[in-house]
Amino acid sequence: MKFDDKIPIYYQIKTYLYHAMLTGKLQPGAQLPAVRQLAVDLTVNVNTVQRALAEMITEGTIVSQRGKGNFVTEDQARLAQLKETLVMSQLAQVYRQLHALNLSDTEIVASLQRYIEHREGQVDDKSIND
Amino acid sequence: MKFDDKIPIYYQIKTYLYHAMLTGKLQPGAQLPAVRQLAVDLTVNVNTVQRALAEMITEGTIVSQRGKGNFVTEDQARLAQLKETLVMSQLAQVYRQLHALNLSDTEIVASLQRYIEHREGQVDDKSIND
DNA sequence: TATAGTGTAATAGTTAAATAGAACACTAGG
DNA sequence: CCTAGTGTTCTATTTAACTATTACACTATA
Repeated sequence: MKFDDKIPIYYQIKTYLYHAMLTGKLQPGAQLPAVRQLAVDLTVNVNTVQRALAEMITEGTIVSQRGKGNFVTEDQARLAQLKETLVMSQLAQVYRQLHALNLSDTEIVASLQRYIEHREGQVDDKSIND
Repeated sequence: MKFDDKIPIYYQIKTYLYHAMLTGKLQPGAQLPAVRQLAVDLTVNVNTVQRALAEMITEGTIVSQRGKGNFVTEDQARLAQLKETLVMSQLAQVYRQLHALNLSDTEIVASLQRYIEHREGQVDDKSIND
């Protein structure tokens, strides 16, 4: 997997797993791939995977069962909250950045609409089961 | 200045200066604060400032004159191109992330509009002359 | 010509992220 | 009981970013 070298890998792994959990690729209660398998799939070290998982366990978005595996929480409210948080942080960031470039509220929305209309040839993938 | 510890400081300094250049706080041709002064203002090391500036010099967005100072380029076309690049990368990122969370094009625009309508009590600052 | 203010470069030390490798702890199933 | 498959922890090493400090190069001006 390709990572943005401006952001810690463990952090990008969290984002990757969040997306899998919030798009149905990993249903509530589902078992995650084994940490060693994830390390192979993502071409990173086991400890780096573990660091990402440790934070997610602390947050309660995944549940760890020693000897059995890691599982997506069944607490759907928590998952909904997670999605809300991720969406909001993205919106806040793009708004802050574009506003800092002197774009008005109207221009920000308009530029996003234009971007969506004119973008082309994008890939959509994201697979946790290859 | 407060930095996001998930992103290299020198990179955030570039963003900071770009914003100043693209919002009129630093006009085309204007002299930047001295590197040692910037280091004090941003509470970072001179070398970190220098690293950010070095990349900007390579890009041609600022021009260095040894013994005199660093200056914003007078090439307005380049500045316009810089702004376009920054705006586009922001839009691409928010679109990619929200799309990865299964939001449709329509939902992405709607969520941004909702965010802008309901956000409250934000600060807008950004000062290169305090 | 001396001095102060600029950018530039080099060296050395610190820290956090990531890696490699090993070991330990628990679970399930033969 | 043993073994294979899990998660967990630890130590050591490497690398990149950042810092601290010093020195050097150039410009303007008194």
